[in-house]
Amino acid sequence: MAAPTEPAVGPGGRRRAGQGPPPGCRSSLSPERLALAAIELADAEGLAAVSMRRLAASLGVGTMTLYYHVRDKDELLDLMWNEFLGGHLLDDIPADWRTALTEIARRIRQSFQRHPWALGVAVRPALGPNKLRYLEQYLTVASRITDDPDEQLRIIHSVSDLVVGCTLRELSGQAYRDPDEPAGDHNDDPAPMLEPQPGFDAIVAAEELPRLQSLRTAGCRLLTPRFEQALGWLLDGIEAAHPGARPAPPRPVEAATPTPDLVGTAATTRMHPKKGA
Amino acid sequence: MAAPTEPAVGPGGRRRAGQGPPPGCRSSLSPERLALAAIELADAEGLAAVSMRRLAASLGVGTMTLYYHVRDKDELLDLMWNEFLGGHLLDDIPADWRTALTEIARRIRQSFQRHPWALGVAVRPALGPNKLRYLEQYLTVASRITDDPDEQLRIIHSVSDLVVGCTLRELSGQAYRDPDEPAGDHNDDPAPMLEPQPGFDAIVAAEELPRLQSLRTAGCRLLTPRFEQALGWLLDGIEAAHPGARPAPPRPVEAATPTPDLVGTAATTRMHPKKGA
DNA sequence: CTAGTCCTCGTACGGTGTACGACGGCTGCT
DNA sequence: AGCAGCCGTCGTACACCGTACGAGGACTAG
Repeated sequence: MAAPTEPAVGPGGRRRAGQGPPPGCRSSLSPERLALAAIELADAEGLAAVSMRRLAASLGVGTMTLYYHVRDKDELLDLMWNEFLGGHLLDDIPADWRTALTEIARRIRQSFQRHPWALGVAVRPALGPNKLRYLEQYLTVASRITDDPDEQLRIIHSVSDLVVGCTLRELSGQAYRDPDEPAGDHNDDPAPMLEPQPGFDAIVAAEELPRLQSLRTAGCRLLTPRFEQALGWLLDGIEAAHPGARPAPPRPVEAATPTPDLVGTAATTRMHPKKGA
Repeated sequence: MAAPTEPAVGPGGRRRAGQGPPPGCRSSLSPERLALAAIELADAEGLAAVSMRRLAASLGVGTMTLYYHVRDKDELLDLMWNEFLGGHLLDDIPADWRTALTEIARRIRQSFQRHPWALGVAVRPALGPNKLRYLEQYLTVASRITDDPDEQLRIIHSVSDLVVGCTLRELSGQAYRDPDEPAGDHNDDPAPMLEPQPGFDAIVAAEELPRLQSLRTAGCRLLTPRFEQALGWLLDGIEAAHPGARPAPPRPVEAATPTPDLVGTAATTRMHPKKGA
């Protein structure tokens, strides 16, 4: 509980392992350590539990000590987001672009399901190192579909958007889950019931919403996810728009090698300027 | 500023206009009025500004008065979300399902852009009256594609998910906007630059991320939205999966009529029980 | 006139993010 | 050796948050 154990989200954002604080650094609080401790907290008790006081306590330091290593709580969230993204980079990218995109999408979705707090941080626009590595990976796949870089970005974003939107809905719906359902571990289909709200029938009846009514009598469940199917449709559309992109990659560019480290370079060993500076 | 003016999001959630407090009700604080005032606050100063104290002050009542009409702050957010959803219901649904779905999607997206706070509330799973009306509208369109209700839901959700994900990314990226850009009012394409973060080049260079590098030298902008294109791909995929669903609706069912009101029925004229009850 | 219900709201408690400044220990210069 | 100055830590204080509790006014029904 007190001592933050190792990975929690992945192998520490793709850095070379076993790497204490930088040689010249006198502090033991690396940005990474902060992020991992915060993630541990969020995993255990939700994003709301990640307060500066709680985090400091879990690290065994004074609250204000954190502010030496981090400008804001926002910056802390950025660190968490970066660490989260590092958790689902692919080790090697499948040759076929369709399976590659599917694989990437599945990984994000799984990560979100394992760390639901991440959706509350996903709004964060920060382009951290892992976000860049992540984009690079996406781009590697997209370049097998088209040579137009703008089109590559459109493809990437459309897939990523669908995943985020879908996962967001799934997780938000998870609140009212049918307790009878087996709810299989982490695969597809966390299917909540149709009537979570009291007064549902009254409203549906009085408003004459025939479609909903028949859905209800048919015993249908709202919020069936079927993530895979939606992704399939989208990929179908993309494929149709880019005929002749099916087989092997036209020009092989090796994936980004996880070369040593530059992860925290911009953020280490310097006093944190106030926001205006 | 103090007195919350009229619509702010739409014609008050589809209710008959000019309708003071219910006859037997002694209070002037309807759920609707609360929601509208909160929305006004959020529009003006962001979701963070919507605190119980601020809201109460803007309504000219004591803070704790709100808790008679609302159990939680969460319930207040539910009311805001419901009101928000009421703002983009279609008045009449185009006959062609593709243009209908496109129209619905565009409306949500516009609403989100006009009320960015709504994305912070979109996680809310509550099935309020307007959410139901909204689903009904969606279902009306989807029933022209397939008769399988489960498939209808899958279609609806995939479209909705894409819109939410896309808008979420767009708005979060809006933070670092290129100030040179004309930024045309509210149409497509709020295109932020590629380098919002300092240290970008250093990371890209040191990590050998060739795709990103070339994207950068090509002057490409990350985060180009192209919402329409992504939606088009998805609809293409859906269309391909359901051949022969193109022309007119097979069996005409009139859209849900905005019959009188039942909006706040379940929530009016009763003390608010504590959460457990 | 009285009992009861509806509605309002002042006070207080425990939480939050963080500005400010004090303080000890280490480094490097003279 | 002495001393200046930075690095890293952190106690205190402030404004703000959501909301539990209960007092009390206004109105209605009997």
